[in-house]
Formats: sequence, structure tokens, C-alpha cells
Amino acid sequence: MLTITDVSRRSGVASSALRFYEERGLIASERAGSGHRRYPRSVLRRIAFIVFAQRIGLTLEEIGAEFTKLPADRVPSRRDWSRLSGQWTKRIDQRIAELQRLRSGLTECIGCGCLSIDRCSLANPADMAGRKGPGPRYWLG
Amino acid sequence: MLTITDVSRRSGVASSALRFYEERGLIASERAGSGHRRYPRSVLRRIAFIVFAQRIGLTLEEIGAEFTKLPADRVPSRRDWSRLSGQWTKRIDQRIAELQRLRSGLTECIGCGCLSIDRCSLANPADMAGRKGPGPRYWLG
DNA sequence: CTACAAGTTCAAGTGAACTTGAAGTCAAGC
DNA sequence: GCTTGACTTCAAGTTCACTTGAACTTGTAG
Repeated sequence: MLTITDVSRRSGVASSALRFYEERGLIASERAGSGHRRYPRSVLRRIAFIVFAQRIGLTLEEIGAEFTKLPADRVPSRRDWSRLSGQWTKRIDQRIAELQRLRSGLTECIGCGCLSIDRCSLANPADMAGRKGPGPRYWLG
Repeated sequence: MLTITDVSRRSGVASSALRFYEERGLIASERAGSGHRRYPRSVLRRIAFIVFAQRIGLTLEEIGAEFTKLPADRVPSRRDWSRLSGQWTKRIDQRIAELQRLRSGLTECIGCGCLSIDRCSLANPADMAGRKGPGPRYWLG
């Protein structure tokens, strides 16, 4: 069993963040008699997945939703994890595709001089249909 | 000259956001006698660039810094704009490269079972060296 | 036994990019 | 002349993913 500092050092994630993840139900801990947290080694893989998923662009809420697909009664196997990650590959591909569109737009569309918002397909309102509601909007779409 | 609603409709950017951009010095307006904003058509291209740059991953502050490279005394030409965007292509390429690394990591690294945070090169602390300071961290790096 | 490092909870702060609300002014149609 | 809608400013609220600080308790090395 690992202390919170152990986990923090091995994962590169701050202890405050680990407590935060726990509060959000993304990870769990047992307690020593003192009230201090004790983590099983399996938590490291779970945290790795959180970090990974974030870099791909999932929010903590989405990550939590993914985790409900894991078996609750046992430590997840390699198969369990890879079932989850299958969906993510699709997401990465979409993101790469968008970036490639943007990239070709930079050379073509600016080159052709059409970068006026109402005509250019790269920066028109239709592309922004997904943006709604308050708060910061990530370019992830 | 366009009203704020004209610009909002043509750009897909809310009027509140346009006022916000103006406050941040990203766009400018003249005023009608009434005090209402009036925009020259050239503001549309400027806004297109803001939207574009955001989808690539630049912050408003970075976008502002880019804009200082534009001529202050005249409406920017096509050449002026494309000089700016040259840098962005590099940035997109880096981002695509990272996503491709993540993508191959999903199949290879999880397949091989090494996704324990301290051994896997895809989710280790070294990759997170750039993350520091408070606030949300975007996966842009 | 005493430092002091490491742990705890809970409330409040942070930064980015806006949005929302209040309270008031201005313009256009009937 | 009046209503309706568009516009103004300014302050405060929102989301996300945390961090920071206060006040306190536990564990460990000398």
C-alpha cells in the first residue's frame, strides 16, 4: 500500500489533485488507523488513464463516465482497459482530421484571400455550431 | 460600417464576446454619435483570425501578441496575414505529432500492459514537465 | 521528548474566456 | 407619443481543474 506522497511522486500528479480526484469519485483509497490515505498499486494505472485521457481531451466528468464501464467487483484487467481505449482512438482521429483541415486552410484559404468569416468554410458559424452555453470553450469541439 | 449585431451575425461570435475582445485590445471600433459601436469591414477578417487561432490552440493573450506584428498604420494586407499564419503551421504539426504519439500509445502501450505510470513513456512525469502553476491545464502543452 | 515533516478537512482563490443581469439610453415603426 | 428592440456600461457569475491557506493531527528521526 502506498501513501499519498508515494502516489504523487510516482504519478507526477500533486497530492491536492489526488484528493480532488477522490472527491470526484475517480479514484478511491482506504484509510490507515490514523486517517491517512492508503492506495493499492492498481491506482497508478487508473491515474495513468486519467492523465492520458486528459491529454486526449476528455473532461474529468467524461473520464468518470468511462470508468463506470469498468468492473466494480475486481481490479480491471488489461482487456478491460483496452476496451475503454478503443473509443478514444476514434476521437484522436477526428481531432487529427480537424487539425489537418485547419492546416490546409492556413495555406490555401489565406493564400486565396477568402478569409472573410462569412465565406470561408474554415471559420464560419456552422463550424461553431457545437459552441453553446457559458464558460470557457475548448477548441476540442 | 457595421453595427455590433451585424458583426456578430456575420462572424458567429456573440456581441458580448466582441465587447470582451475590444476590452482586451484585440479589435477596435469607432463610435456613432449615439455611443453605439461601428465596425469597419476589415474587422471581420481580424475576428476570423481570432477564431481560427483559437481552434489551433492559441490563447487570447498570444493572439494579441501576434497582432502587434501587424502594421498599425494601415489595414493589413493578405501578405501581412499570411506572414503571421506561417508560425501556426508549425504549431499544428507539433500538435498532430503529439496526437499520433498518443494514438499509437493507446494500441501499443496498453496492448503491451506497460501502462503503469512510472514506466510508460506516454504518461510519465517527464511528459508533464511543462505543467506548472495553478488553474486548469489544457492538453495543448 | 521534541522538532518538524507529512497528513487531514474545509473553504476560498485562480485563470481563461466569456456570459448574464441590472439599470439605463437610443432608434424605428405604428 | 409610445412601445419595442438594439445598444451602452459595469459588476458579478460560470465552468473546469485544480491550488492555496487555515487550522489542526500524525508519524518519524534524533
